[in-house]
Amino acid sequence: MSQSVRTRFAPSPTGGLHLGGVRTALYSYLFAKKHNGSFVLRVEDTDQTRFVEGAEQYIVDCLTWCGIIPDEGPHHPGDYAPYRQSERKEIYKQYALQLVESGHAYYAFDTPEELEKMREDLKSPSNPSPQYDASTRMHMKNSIRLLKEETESLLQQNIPYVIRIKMPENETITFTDMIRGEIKNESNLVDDKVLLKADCMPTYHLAVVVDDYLMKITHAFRGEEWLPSAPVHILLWHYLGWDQHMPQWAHLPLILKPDGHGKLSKRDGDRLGFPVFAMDWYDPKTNETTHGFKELGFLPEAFINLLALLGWNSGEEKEIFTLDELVASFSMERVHKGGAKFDYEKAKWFNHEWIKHMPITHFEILAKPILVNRGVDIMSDEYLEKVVALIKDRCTLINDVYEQSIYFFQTPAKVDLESIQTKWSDEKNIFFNELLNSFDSLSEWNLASIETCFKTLATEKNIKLGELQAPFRIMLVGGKFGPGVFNIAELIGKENTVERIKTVLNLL
RNA sequence: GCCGCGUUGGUCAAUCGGUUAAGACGCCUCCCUUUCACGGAGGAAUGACGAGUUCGACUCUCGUACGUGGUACCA
Repeated sequence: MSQSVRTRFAPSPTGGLHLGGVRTALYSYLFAKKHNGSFVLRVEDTDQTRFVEGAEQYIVDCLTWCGIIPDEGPHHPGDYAPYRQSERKEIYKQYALQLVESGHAYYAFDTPEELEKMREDLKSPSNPSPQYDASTRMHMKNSIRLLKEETESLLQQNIPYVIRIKMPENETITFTDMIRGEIKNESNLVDDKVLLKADCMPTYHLAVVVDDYLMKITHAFRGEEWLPSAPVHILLWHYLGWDQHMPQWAHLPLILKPDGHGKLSKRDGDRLGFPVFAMDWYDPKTNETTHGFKELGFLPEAFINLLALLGWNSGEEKEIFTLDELVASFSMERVHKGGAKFDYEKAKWFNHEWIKHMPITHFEILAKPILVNRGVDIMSDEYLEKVVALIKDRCTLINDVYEQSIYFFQTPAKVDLESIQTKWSDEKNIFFNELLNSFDSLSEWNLASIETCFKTLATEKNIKLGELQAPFRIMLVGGKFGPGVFNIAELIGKENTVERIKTVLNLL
């Protein structure tokens, strides 16, 4: 009988907000749901230097928007609370001390200056970054080198200290990654990582292990950048006596910059003009707002769809997936090993597909606030629905609805007169003047009557239809775009149509 | 520097020793539409390099190159 699956998302205050972080959450969620397990949200709020006000709520909001709802977490209490690291401080310390007790960790009293001096003194071209490890720890101020009485004396004097793991010598640390298979590391190459900081807060290394154990996590997903420190975590599970409970690891491939190389970062979004956050992120420290996919007009369905396909593939040609379909199709075996470059064009394509497949009424609900917020008088919901039916599929982002539909509500602010003028003639002038009269005498104003009226007059005047439709369109919408002209004329009504024609005629 | 991980078109990617090496985005051409999109048809474009194993290698092994991550009292 297998234990039920429990995955978690433990976002860092800043990193967890990026595309890569949301994808980690998504994969963790998909995997858990696929196996009828639960998904736990754990919040790292211990780092005072980087954590910002509102980050926790922001993470919850992003996940909620995506439809990834945690079963347990700060806002969904489960059996393993608390879920905020700041509220678990004592727990971590207890285990750190247990490790010291068993000889797998030790106190280190070195000041930052002393550490820097050591690194400076030992630095050489062949070893640019000396480590705190077996080769150096006997020269430092720690409980391994110091006599027992000296250590106790320092502790009693309340000299600041950290607790470091004592890496073993000449051991090969092996573990299995669900994506990459067996991974080996030599213990000599890993340094004595700090587990408990001087302020008594745990480092990530201690926190993940303790939390994953206590919260009974069975499968741990994280970014590939954690691979180098995995041996520390493996050893911790071992030293704490929890070998039997260690989760299975999956180190997800990185999401890389579209141009050049390197991990995708917030700056790339600013620089290249696309979002890297799920939702608008206001940083109170810099007083800056970074735009998110949501606010730019992406649908949550499209967002998780494109994110899921960045590093995973079903093996079939299907590319459009709902969350439920992703849950059904997802498998770790098909997660890629290599990093993927983010492609904003493809991201927009996903959104466009989702808009095209969306019911008009649903689109209308999303479009209404966008128009209203920009000061557009939408007349009535019935009218809006007709407009939306005509322009929905022309929107790549939901926000495009404004540019695509504004001429249905207002006389175009700018009219491309030049395009009309270059092919203008007296005959056309006469045609449009007579058209006004014909429209006026029209008893019914509908698609068929408008079209017949227009075409009849064109035939009468012996002018090609195309020569007339182009200027007509520009008169009504301001430029060469939009759905069928007669559809537009029908919707905006006789009065508006006549008025727009007159306005432009006067300008020519 | 050292260590880890990776490498199929510009991008996302299928292939799990035998294929004319899928498909999608983007790009180009044509059709449709007398606008612009949508839609349809077509096109250009890919196995980093070198050895080895094998009847046969994109696929397995090794080396090289390149990329990327780590090397903090950051995550």
